[in-house]
Amino acid sequence: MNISQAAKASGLSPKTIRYYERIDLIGAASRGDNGYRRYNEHDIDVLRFVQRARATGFGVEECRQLLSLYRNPGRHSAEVKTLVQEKLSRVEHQITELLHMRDTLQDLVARCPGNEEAQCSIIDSLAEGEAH
Amino acid sequence: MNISQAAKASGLSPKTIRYYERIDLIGAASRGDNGYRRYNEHDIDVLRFVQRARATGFGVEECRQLLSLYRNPGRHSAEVKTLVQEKLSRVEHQITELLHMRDTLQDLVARCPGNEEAQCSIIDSLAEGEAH
DNA sequence: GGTTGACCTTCCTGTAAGTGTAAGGTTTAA
DNA sequence: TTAAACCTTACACTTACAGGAAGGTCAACC
Repeated sequence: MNISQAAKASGLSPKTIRYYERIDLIGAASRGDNGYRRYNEHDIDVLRFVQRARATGFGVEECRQLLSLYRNPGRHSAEVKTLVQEKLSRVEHQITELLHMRDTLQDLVARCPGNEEAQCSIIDSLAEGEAH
Repeated sequence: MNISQAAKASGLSPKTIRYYERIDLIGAASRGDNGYRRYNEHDIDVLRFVQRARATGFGVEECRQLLSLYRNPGRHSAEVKTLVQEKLSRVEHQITELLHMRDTLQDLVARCPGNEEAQCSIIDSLAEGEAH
């Protein structure tokens, strides 16, 4: 299996796979006589694992830890759970911030006439800090 | 007023102010005989405008547009409103994605025993894609 | 045999929005 | 005079890749 086949099978792009190899997130693929990377079913499993973890929101360094646990038969599920709970906290914090931003933006939109006049409460708010 | 005073007055860091000058988001500050940047009240107004816009979630390029409207007495408030509405849409989209991520993470956490055993439904989900 | 197009390789650059650090000049106060 | 606290520029680093250049390889078709 060449890299573009592996890409299709895993949902990653060839560029991304090479990148993951370069930063040692995944092991170096074996090579054919022509120097092309070759992937087997196990390689695809690893690529898919990473693809799913990334899609779930984990960063590359978090994927590194998850992969390490994935490969370690002596892991404790508690370690994995902690990792995911921490990620969950960060996501919840981010949601809170974005909800606050949304409220502010909605407020700005509601108060702006949206016509041909120059007078604009959005500009006024940003200029004078009366928004909150 | 030197740069660190301007920083305190605007809520930005000196580094950030120099950065904004370098990318031409704000005009180049005037300089004293010693080469130090000098800021007056109007400069502070502009810095504060940018600080508030960034804090409200606008990107630097969006700030550039907002500043341009801020400086233009012939603006139409409709242009400003459109800009903010587009930003609002992007924020709402981002919230939706994060809420989805949160659900997935919550699901993973709920199903993992979190004990000393190696068996872990989180790892299983990422490995086999049964999460959704 | 030649050629075209689709692969593959490595390497370099760029992204967003700054932060950190180095190396050096200036000002202020003790 | 000397130390602390400023200021200056410039370069490197961050995330997670994507784009593109320059060149090698492979499969099919005429």
